[in-house]
Amino acid sequence: MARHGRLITSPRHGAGRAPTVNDVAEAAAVSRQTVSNVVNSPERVHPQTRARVQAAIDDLGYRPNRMARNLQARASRLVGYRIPGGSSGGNPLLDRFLHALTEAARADGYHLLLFTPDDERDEVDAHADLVATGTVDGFVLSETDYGDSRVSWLSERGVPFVVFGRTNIDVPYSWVDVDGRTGVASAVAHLAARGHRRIAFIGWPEGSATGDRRAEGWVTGLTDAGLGAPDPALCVRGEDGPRTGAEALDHLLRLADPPTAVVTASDLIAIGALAAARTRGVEAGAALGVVGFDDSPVAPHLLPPLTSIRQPLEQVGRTIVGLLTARIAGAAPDPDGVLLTPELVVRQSS
Amino acid sequence: MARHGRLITSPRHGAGRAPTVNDVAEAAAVSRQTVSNVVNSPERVHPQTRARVQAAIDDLGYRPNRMARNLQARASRLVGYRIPGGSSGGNPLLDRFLHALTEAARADGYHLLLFTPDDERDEVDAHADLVATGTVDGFVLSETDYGDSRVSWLSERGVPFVVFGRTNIDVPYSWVDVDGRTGVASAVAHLAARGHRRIAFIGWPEGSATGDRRAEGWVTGLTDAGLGAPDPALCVRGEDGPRTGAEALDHLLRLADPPTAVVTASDLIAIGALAAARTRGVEAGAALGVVGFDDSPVAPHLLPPLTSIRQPLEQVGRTIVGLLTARIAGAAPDPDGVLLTPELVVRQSS
DNA sequence: ATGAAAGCGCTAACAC
DNA sequence: GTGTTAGCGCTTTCAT
Repeated sequence: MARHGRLITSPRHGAGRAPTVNDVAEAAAVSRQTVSNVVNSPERVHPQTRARVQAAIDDLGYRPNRMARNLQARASRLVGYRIPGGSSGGNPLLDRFLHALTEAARADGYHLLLFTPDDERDEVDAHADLVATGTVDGFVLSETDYGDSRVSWLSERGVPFVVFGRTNIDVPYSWVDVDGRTGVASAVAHLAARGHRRIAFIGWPEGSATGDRRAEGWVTGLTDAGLGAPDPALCVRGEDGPRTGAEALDHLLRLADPPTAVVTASDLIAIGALAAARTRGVEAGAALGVVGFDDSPVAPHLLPPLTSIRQPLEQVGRTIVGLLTARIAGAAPDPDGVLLTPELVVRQSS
Repeated sequence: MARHGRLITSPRHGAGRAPTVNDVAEAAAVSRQTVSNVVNSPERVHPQTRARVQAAIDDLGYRPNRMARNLQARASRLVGYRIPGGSSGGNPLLDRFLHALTEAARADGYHLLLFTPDDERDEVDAHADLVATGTVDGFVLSETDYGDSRVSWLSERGVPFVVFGRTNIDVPYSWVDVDGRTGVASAVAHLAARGHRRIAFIGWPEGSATGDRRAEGWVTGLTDAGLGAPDPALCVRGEDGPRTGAEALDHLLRLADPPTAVVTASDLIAIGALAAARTRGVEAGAALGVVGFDDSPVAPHLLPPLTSIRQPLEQVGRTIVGLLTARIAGAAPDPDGVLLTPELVVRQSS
């Protein structure tokens, strides 16, 4: 606490002005280079001198100015992240991912810089600007679409970046993704092990890379469990949201040979399915197995608590930052793709 | 597009090295100060010279280096924001708020820098570090609690900051908040106008500033609508989440004189209430009015679509950034509190 | 209207 | 080991 008092203003050293190398050098009666050495390569400095300088540093509350350091290092130690959102409806995964990314970046001495493209300028320009002005050292991208212009542009310019998620783009680049196919397949396996034989899937409309892979997981899972060819009638699709879950489950339960369990492409869909099941007097968990995707914060609080597929976001963050810093450092290994495995969190709904 | 090609590397001017003032000066046969003037105070430069310099700028794709500029200006044009999350469960409002804040900051030439305190060092140290190293010019705080140490520390040091939300702290500071009391009161008024006379409230446990104010709004609203003194039996509380909503509604509907409408402290609670209503065969909207809080992205997709109280986050963001930049600029007016009014978005659930 | 000098705070490179 | 010199890229003075 006492230390804090001197960080910004000190009655002794002039209000408002943060101490610089020069102040420390003067106080310790050494050159400023020696101060710099004490901070950056202490082993090069004589222990006695070092102690004297360190005392001055502590006394003045000196902290090296980041901008001056960065200017000389020609690096900002900042990573740009274009925050999605606005009209897009808000990805429920966002805050967990952002948190994990921020944490991972800090461990490597980086910070995240958030930005949004304004309406007039396009996405690419926003990124270009940040690079040209030296504001960031690289980017983390998410929600890329087929043939994403950011990916090709950054790739051509040799700007370091790593993508969260895979998309078919005919340019090599580094990405980290979570294997949704395996995740759904393991949910199916789990339900099969619980004795379910007719297992349905409620997913998103065809055409999204992420959604299609999750649907594939359903097929894979059924086949692997020896439940034979998947019944197309048990695969229902709709826009993400509880309404799709509710309508789809209503539809499924009205079938001549209804499913006894359902895997969904998102917790939001599962919430709707849970609600529809209650309406029809079907008890989720006992009579009907339900599995969600993403293990959102509400999952444990639903009735019954929802079994869900959890993305290892902390690991995603660390991996992304690791790949990115390697590229920033110039060690540009071949573009790398890393596929991480999600984890099934079993609760009472299955 | 052609322009982009030169921003980073240009075959003509040496790969990898971004053009500097000196490069432009040389190309335009002027001194570098003139280049600087063309960029920052064009009116001071002779039109003819200006045109020549501008041509060189365009040709080389010159963009002033942000760090050099910041070093000299002794400002980073960065605002620190400690991203909540991790174990806290994830605030569903977060991504919308962050987006609004990012957008507002950009409009004023600022960027957001995200950080999280690590486990060893405390919150205050994380902020102190960012300030002492000149990494940020100020902070936006959210989720402050009673007697928040960050608030008092920053306030004492004269570090510019603005808080989203109010908390009782015996230190003057600037904040922006949304009037939850008025929001809930207007929801009650809306339900009363629809003919409801017994209106319940499902909120959070007593003790949170935000939650208590929303509960007060229920009282205010009932009184203002001339519905007499609120019935304590109609105010139920529990941790945020669908489960609380479901259990509370079950309880309320079992009362001898059950409510015909309910206002909740969050959309999450409302989701639970909606589900419980369906289970009991009560049709939300017609037989039971339900109003949520926050107008989260799922609200329009629930069954029935949920009436909810919407926080004007864009305005919150702009106001916060406005106050913050004023403080950063040194124009430190008396600490200012701004209370914004939320808006009731009426859908079929009421 | 333009240029020359100086310096923001720091560190790499080389001297001593 | 330590100090000196130089320079990162930019923007202020202040001359001219």
